[in-house]
Amino acid sequence: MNRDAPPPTRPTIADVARAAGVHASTVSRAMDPAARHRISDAVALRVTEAAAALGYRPSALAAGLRSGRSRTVGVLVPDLTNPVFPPIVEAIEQSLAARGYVTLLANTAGDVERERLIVERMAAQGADGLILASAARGGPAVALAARLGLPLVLVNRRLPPGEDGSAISFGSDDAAGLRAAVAHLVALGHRRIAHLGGPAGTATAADRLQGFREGLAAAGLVLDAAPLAQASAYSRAAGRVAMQALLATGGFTAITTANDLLAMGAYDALEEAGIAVPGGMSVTGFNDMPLMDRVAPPLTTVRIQHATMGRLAAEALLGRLCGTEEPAESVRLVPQLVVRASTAAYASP
Amino acid sequence: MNRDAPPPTRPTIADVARAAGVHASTVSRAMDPAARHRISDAVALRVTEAAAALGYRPSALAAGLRSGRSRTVGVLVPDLTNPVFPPIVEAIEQSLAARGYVTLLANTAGDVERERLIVERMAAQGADGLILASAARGGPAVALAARLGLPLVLVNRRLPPGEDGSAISFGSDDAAGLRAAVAHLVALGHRRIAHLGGPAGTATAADRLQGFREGLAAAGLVLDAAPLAQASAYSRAAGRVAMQALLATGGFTAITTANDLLAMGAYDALEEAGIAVPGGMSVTGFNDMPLMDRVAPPLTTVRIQHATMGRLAAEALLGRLCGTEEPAESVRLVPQLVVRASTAAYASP
DNA sequence: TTGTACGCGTTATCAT
DNA sequence: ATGATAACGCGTACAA
Repeated sequence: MNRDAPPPTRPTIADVARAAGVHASTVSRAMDPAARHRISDAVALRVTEAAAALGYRPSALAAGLRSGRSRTVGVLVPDLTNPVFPPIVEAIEQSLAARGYVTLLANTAGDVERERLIVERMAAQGADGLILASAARGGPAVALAARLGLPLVLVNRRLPPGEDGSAISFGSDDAAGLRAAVAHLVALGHRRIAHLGGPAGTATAADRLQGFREGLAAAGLVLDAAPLAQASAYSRAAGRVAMQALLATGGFTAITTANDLLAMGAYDALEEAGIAVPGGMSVTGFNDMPLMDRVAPPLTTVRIQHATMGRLAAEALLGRLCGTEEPAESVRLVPQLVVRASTAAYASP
Repeated sequence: MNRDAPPPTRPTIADVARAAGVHASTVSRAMDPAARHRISDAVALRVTEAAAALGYRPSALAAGLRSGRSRTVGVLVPDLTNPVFPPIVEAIEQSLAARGYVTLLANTAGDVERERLIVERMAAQGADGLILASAARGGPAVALAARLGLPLVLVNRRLPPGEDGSAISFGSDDAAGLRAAVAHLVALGHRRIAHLGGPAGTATAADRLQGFREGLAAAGLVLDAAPLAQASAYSRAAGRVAMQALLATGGFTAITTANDLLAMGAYDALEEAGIAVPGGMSVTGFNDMPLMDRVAPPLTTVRIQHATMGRLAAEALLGRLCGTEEPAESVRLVPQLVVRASTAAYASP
């Protein structure tokens, strides 16, 4: 009741056309940077001013319906509260927004059914493409997107060898990261090294375990002797449980984990067991999440380039959508070992 | 080249109508749960089967264009890498998805111009409503959304007294949280307490400072003597800088901070200054982010209900969009002090 | 209970 | 360089 009733209806292209004394098509051309060359500067100016005066904003819905491109990209994440993903999503959103695209976000919660539903909903929304940060291998998203004709890009997740080869991926060389972690522990004198792996069905877990094995082999250590555990999820709670199981058998002086959250869970279990880090056990993580330098003890971990991954994925997808650029290739960024205080030289008992 | 060319064009409502031998409007009715009562069960079944056989998914674009509701909600966040926001956003997305809504995510990066652009873009996208987690007060979003007729809900941010009173907000009782922190420090024997505040122009910073003052007053302490600093952002780096400034003058044995990230920055500065926590300085945070129990020393902080806030905000907005439910009221959840090891009894020098 | 007709706001195409 | 026209896919009065 401030003034009279404000018009709740947004001005349309027809209103602008009327105000500028031109046809709607001309307005459309004047608003499209790619087509503004096709009309006279005088008319373009008149239209632009009329549009500004009316506060005209083209309806993306209508434009999308007509053009078939909604300038919208869906981003699928398994769990936004896992600190790995926010920097990735933020970089994606930024890159997308810079080119006028809107980001559709959805949590799959690692649920296959939800994943299917989300992909379908995004397709129904007219999303032009998908970025999949969902780690779950074997999820229906890749195949479904292909079937729906939705361009798809993977981030923080390797291209599954068996599945559709047209999916580009942007991730880290996970195996290299774990080889570096193992080499570091070996250099410190550790010989009996365990691995706390990620959940089954994730490419990252497989690759990191593979890197662990390669690292042991490179050091001439016995693979069969290495204690292994597999966490049920990339979470602190799951890491604690897996570490407890590992400790029950024992026989190792250092452990590599597939993920910083798992490492935090390992800290929990070690604390409960009265084992000091790194005095009684050296621990390494993966990802270098924020605050890993402030936990007790500061975690030796493998730093990956979250933001770069996100940016590259977004740009690759945009390139594919515009079709102007040559198709991008998958990239595996090189991670970097960050040595802190959770690892120490092996002290013989 | 697996088989022959798969039809890249999705089936439309007309295809389903043809396949089921009915008119398109009948299909529309059959797909709409609210209108299915108006057609015979036999026809509804035939239509449903035809739709399933063709893999028909209604175009949300076309439906939105026609109906004016896109089943889309925009979520604005200042900085997704601030650990406060992921749980909020996740809860929002979940609540929205449960009711068939899609989440549009955007980072404002605390930039007023970006904020304006994003709101306009979401309006252009046909978003049915907005959820603003952006902390910046005085940003154009609230007014702009009102002008565009976009329902808006605030989360983790109090209703600004001066601005449009129609905006509902879901946050914490920030002042109460800080009062509790101060009371805790006073009970430990501290008398000279400082406050490391949040950035200017955020409601949370103002409310928490206010709570700090109320806490001092309640304890009968002198307000004027309390050292105050204002961080330039809710970030660890900004917290470190502000703490350095505070330490330069000194004269306090405990400090409350407006945010856990700021507390982490304070840790950094204290470490550099060679001051032990809590031996030489007691520190409290705000938010109880993940891992605050694992940093060194574990942080005494104020826990807020991120997920509940997000869920309530989403449900309030949905209620307003559907119009069926009575308009929700703003809620201020009660935070809870979590005492850990960053605070200790005052030890006279 | 079902069909008809129309319009949502835009852009592509053709014509001028 | 600009105007006219049709169509994108759907929902909804209204008629039957």
